[in-house]
Amino acid sequence: MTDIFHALADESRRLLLDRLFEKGGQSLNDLCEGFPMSRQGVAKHLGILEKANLVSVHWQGRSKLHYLNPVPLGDIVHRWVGKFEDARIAALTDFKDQIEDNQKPKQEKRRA
Amino acid sequence: MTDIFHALADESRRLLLDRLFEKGGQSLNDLCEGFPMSRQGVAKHLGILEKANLVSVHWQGRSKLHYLNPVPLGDIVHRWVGKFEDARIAALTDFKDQIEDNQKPKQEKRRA
DNA sequence: TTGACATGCAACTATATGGTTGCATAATTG
DNA sequence: CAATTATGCAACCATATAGTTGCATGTCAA
Repeated sequence: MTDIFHALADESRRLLLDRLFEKGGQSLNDLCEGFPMSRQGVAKHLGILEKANLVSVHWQGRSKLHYLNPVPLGDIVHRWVGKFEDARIAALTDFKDQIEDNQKPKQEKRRA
Repeated sequence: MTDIFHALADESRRLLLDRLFEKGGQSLNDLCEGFPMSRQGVAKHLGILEKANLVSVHWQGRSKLHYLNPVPLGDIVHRWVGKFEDARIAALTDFKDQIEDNQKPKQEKRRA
């Protein structure tokens, strides 16, 4: 459940997800095509995506076909985005409070 | 833009976001309260969250108040979730194709 | 001004991670 | 069966990262 964020943290893995989004059912070799990395590197990333349940596989003879599984993304939406949609409103309230408290940014020179 | 994923990849940072979600305008020391980490550790994480634009700050005297900024989360939603909402449908189509192609999982013994 | 408080900067360490290479194993083809 | 193809496993390396400690700097209160 928590590996989803970890799995999405790597650009190569996001690219792999892009590829599987474009076309499902690709084998490891398919996904290696034009990918600037060794086959083993791609395999590792796919393994991480599998563990995160973002990719499901389907064996066909000696070929392992990969499919995008969008369900965990939905979990992120519901756990985080919904929360942060609420937070957006809360943040507006915060800023409103600040303004009402006369919290003009007058002492920010420290950052300069 | 790409640091958002990286920022969200760490559990400590997600907890900090949770805290700021619960209550905005907390200082570094506030956030250190009961956090199993040194003050510098928390400060580092907050810096990463700031760079990812997930946390905005507001100086008040010698205190740096932290606020959750939910906007970048919206970017994720629109870039990824929308895409994967579509993919959910595409995946269903894929599986449907498999079934229609008689792709019953008959050669999966390899994993055993 | 002096001291206490809140944060920032920098160096350092241990471990995690992305990537590699080499070899092993299983399935298709001839 | 032999050769080829597709993937898996394991060791290895370089770097990134999370965390630490120590000290410096800026701000408030007396």
